[in-house]
Amino acid sequence: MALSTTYNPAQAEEKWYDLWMKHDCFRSKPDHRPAYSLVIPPPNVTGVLHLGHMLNNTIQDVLARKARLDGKNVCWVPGTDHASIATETKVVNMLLEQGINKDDIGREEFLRHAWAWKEKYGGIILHQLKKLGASLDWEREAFTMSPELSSSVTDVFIDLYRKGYVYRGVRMVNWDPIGKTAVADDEVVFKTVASRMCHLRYRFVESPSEYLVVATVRPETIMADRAVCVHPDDPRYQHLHGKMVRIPLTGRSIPIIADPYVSMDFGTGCLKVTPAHDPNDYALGQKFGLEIVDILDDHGKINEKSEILVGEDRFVARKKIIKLIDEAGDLEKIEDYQSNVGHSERTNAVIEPRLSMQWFVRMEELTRPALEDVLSGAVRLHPDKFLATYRHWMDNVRDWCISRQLWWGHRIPAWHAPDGSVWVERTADAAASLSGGRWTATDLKQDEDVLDTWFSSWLWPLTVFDPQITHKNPEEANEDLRYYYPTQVLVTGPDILFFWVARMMMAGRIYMNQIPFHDVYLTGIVRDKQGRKMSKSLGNSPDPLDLIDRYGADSLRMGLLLSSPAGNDLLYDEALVAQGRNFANKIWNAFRLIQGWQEALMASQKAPNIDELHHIQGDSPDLHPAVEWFGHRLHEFRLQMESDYAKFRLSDVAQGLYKLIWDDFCSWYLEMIKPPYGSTIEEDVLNATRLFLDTLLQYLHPVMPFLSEELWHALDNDRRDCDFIGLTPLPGTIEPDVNILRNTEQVQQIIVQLRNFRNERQLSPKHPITLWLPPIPHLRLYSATIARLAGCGSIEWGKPDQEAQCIQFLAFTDVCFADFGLPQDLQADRERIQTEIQYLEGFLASVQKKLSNERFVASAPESVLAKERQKESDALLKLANLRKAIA
RNA sequence: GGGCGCAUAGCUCAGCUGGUUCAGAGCAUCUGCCUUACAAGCAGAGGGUCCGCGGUUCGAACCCGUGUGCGCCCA
Repeated sequence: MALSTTYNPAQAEEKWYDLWMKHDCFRSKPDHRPAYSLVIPPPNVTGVLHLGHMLNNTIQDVLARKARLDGKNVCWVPGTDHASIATETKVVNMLLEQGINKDDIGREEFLRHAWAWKEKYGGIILHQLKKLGASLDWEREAFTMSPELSSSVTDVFIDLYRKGYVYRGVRMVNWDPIGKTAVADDEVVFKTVASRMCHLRYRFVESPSEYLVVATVRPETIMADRAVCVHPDDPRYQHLHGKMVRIPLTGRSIPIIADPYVSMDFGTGCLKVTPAHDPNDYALGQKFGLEIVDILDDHGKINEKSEILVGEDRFVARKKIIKLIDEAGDLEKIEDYQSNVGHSERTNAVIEPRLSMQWFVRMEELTRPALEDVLSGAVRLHPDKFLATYRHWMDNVRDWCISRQLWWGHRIPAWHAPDGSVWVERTADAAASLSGGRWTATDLKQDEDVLDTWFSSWLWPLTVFDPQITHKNPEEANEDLRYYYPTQVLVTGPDILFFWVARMMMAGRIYMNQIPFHDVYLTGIVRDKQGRKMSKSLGNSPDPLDLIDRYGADSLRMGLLLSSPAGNDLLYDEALVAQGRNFANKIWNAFRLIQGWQEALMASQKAPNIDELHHIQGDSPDLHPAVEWFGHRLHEFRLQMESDYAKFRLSDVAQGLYKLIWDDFCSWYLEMIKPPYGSTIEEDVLNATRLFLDTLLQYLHPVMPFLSEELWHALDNDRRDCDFIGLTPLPGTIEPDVNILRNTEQVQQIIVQLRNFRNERQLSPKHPITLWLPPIPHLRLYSATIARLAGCGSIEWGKPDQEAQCIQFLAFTDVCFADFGLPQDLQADRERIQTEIQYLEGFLASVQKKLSNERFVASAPESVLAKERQKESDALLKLANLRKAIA
């Protein structure tokens, strides 16, 4: 068969994903095997697939596929969340383009449009993950606003209300005047904005010719001022405490109060206190019993409570009022100032701190178990450097504002009666009967607000398995939930550690009395080469699907994984993907080589299938010594790989595979067993090699699922389209024999050094060398291999008659001689050895210094001492040999 | 302003329990090769004040203190 010299991923990827789906490879149902479950962090239905998703889902897929190879019953649940504000913004804008205004069509009509939009676009992003090879159980696809999950959200609201965790209260919230909703703290993005610091004169009621100067960037809010605050220790103002001043323009008189909150060196040291429009001012207002006057409406326009500029937008009002104050003679000066202003992540509107009636969840009690579960190690964070941040946040948590003034989302199941009383129930009828007959269903009006999206996604690991769990006891959970919960691992970004991860822990404790996952793997953020976050507006985010088209999904997976240790940001560079592609190609060519041997050997005859070969792996002494070596190398690697997986060091797994396959298998093993020019390979060696490749492909499979599946089948024609590498358990393994590993390492040292000498002398690879080696058994076994790989015409044993003509070098502690048949540059060679001696002498000195130090010998552990003694004797032996060489 | 983290080769990062003269990998660079699997390749090489300073220790890239620079979160 004529195989292309490069691997072509496109065909294989499509073929295998279809077959995997057709044979339900990713489908999971509870059975006798141990469960390994994970839930996808639901991508936002409005989202665009970006490299961050690719990294996050590659990691999950690697973990899922590895668990399948380990014989676990793996269930990876897909789904999306409804993304209240993001989706609503999208739909509003879409309607606006059609000339339709949200408020004109009303709630129900709007929701019809929103659902239509969701049906059309939602979930596209999820299914694009198939191109990546994601082994999700598609039959379980969930959506936070599906009827089942919605119902559980309603349950939880009612339940927590009854238990006293949910309450209604007036709070300062982040108001988005464009989205006309409160947004969560994490949805506010702070940006530095050039603004102007206005110094305003507040004149004393008693003596209007005198005044205080107050510095502010928000002069349009002076109408809502209810005090001026100074620091009690500020000597400039101490005599003024309790005096009254007048607000410019309106002339309203307000008191001067003193509180240490004010910083003396900021501005003029006088702070205007506007309780309705700033969180800190609000706190001061509460403390001093100040009136709260809100002069802005939902749109950010000045309302009638202000006596002036009514109906003006807040930014227009700012410009106008500066002019008015100036005309009134109360503008002291204006300075340019950089201020940090909160913007809505979704609409980019400048956030207005605003008092409003909102629903909250009391957090204090709920955070305690969520913190303890992490501190006790029941839930492990990877990397654990996030523990400190996590603890800090959990210790300083504030109540969770869960209401949003939107339509797209779970509508709050609270019913308002004409007298202002509130009844929390599923339906108007139920609420009416809850009121004990005081109200009928028609009297009651449902709360207009919807719930924060996190208020549904915090139930995700529970309700994707059993949507009913929120109104049952844990022991009544359905079979799925009992089998799959707690899930094994959650893979997500550190930016939502608190907003999502911590809250899932709370919900898990409340409704299953159990943690929701054992491990949390926090990925880094994918950035561009300059370290900037990938963003649509910068246009620096490559299209992942385009990358897959050009390089293959396996290459993208390998590339991303190679350079992304847990929790570290990944500086994306297309060269990474190219590296993955080159690696895929390398494996492909290794396969071609083996395949070629196969064909040369058994042109007429069929190769034995892999299962029949398992007896070979082992210690058949007649085989090439490299066969024994590579078998142990695989055992050695396996130990390391398992340990890396256990510690979630996936980047190390990927790098380890890269080196094992490229360096050890291709560069060393295959070259060692390569039959001499013109001859065919020994059958048993070939079969052992096929078996090795078979195992390598399995090790590789979690990272490069398509290529490994393709070659696993190509390697053995008896495999059918319904046999799958990913569902075949990994072979057993044993402790590697370190002597065998060391012996081959010595052989490699000899070969490398000879190549080196050759390179330094610019000799062609064909230039013959005569080599004298110490007559050690394993070197004898390897002699033909050494001769071929180092390009030696002949190998002799022991010492040459004419040492002076030879280069001498050490392999471990043994002396070897090489005759290049050239006039020796004796001086250079002596210098080389001299340098080596100097190094060894220094090395020996440091070792001996330690060993002669009584305190070291007394306090170092025995294993360290033994190592040091070994180092000493090795160094002594090497030195003796080298000194002889130049004697 | 408060909290957390980071600083190792030109770049991106490993370095796990302090223990080899420990300083490592990949990429990039340079040298030589179209060697009959692979030029998306092969064989080699160079490259470092482990951010500065002080301390603990028999021993420090690693622990402690401190300074500097950078990042993230919160206010």
